[in-house]
Amino acid sequence: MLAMENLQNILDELQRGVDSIYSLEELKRKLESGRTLNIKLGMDPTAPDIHLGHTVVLRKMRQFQDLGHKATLIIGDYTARIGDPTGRDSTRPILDEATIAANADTYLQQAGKILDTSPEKLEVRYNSEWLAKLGFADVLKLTGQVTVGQMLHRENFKLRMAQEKEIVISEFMYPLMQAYDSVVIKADVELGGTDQTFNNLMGRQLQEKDGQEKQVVIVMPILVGLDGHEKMSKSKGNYVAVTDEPNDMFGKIMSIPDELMKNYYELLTGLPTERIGSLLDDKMTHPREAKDILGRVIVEEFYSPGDAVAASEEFRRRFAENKLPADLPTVKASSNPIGLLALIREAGFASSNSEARRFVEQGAVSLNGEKTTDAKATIQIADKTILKVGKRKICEVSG
RNA sequence: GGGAGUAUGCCGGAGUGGUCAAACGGGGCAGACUGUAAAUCUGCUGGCUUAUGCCUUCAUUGGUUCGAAUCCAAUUGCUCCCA
Repeated sequence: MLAMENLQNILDELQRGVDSIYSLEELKRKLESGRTLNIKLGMDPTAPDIHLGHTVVLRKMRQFQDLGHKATLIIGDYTARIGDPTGRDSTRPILDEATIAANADTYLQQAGKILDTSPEKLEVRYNSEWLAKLGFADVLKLTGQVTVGQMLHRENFKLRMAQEKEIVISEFMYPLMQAYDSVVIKADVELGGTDQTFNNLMGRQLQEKDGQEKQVVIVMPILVGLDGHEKMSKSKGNYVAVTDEPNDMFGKIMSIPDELMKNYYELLTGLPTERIGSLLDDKMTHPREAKDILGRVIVEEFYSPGDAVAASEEFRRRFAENKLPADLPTVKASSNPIGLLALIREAGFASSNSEARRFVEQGAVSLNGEKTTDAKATIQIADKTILKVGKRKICEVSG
């Protein structure tokens, strides 16, 4: 039995950054029991590349692991056959086994940067294992446990009903399947983003009907992307991948709007709340400094303290002191002399002559630090010629 | 099963025979200002050896016309109405 005080601390930590918990009381009881809890997290096998947005939930999972609980990662290979009604209305292709396995592999590898992957702390299961076995009668039984009214209560369905948009009946199965996963693995806690709230709560219901103790649902907020408006996602390009190189990772963090820092500090770092408070108070910390620290903390988590410091210094060198990057890529021109536009294209900085011309005409191009606005220029390449297009595209060209 | 409507560039959305590479907005990119922040201002945002030139593009295919994103037909997708 945990000491009361200790339990309170644990609960406080577990609630950090959380959007909502169903319910705190139940979580408390489960923790008090002293059992090793089974913490469930579903993974969509179509999206193997993970970014900081995914790590919000993963970090919460890690907290549970560190408290001695077991993570169960469900690979939704069977669920993937139905489009998640949460997402866009595009139908997804049914993936073959090999692809799913490969995606799951990639996912695990990347999630492993956050999660404790030791076998006693992490179990991975594919939900086809039990879903594929269900007969029609089983499915009927399942559907008999939920009313249409309940289903339509789901925000996404409600909205589409109101807009008279199409809802395919199989979409109703998605929450049920996911909920059934919880029944099978007897989840104690299920983690997910706000967009999964309905599905996860459905798990509670089915477990209850099954005579099990209901899982606690912990909902994490959706991380806002680098642009400061939309949720972080690969398709919107406003993301930081966990596989990004330290310099990129750091640079991307430096480009976020200031208002986003609070959010990122709370959801992506383990810094104590008081420390975050002082970092975000611009009388105590200059916003640029606060962002620099944020960038370092994040890079450090995926790489090392040394990498974090190096990335920060490199950033300062490049953009504050306006010096050349440490590792300057070299491009060999196909001829010498060469037309400026062709050179820009060969360096990979523009995909067409027109685009290259635009850059030149807009004053984005410089050679050895000298701005060039003549699109017709022909360049005689000398040793160590530095071509720069815009703020970030830079390389050394050789003849 | 029957009927109606709709399909435009990254997205939204004008355009209903030539003046359309296609208004406008969003997004994106570039420049100025900065802290690679925000806000603001400016420019760009199909391609081509930049050309009052040519090519490709307004779901697909075919047709009418000197000429089509615009008209017609078929096909496909989407939406709605009736059954």
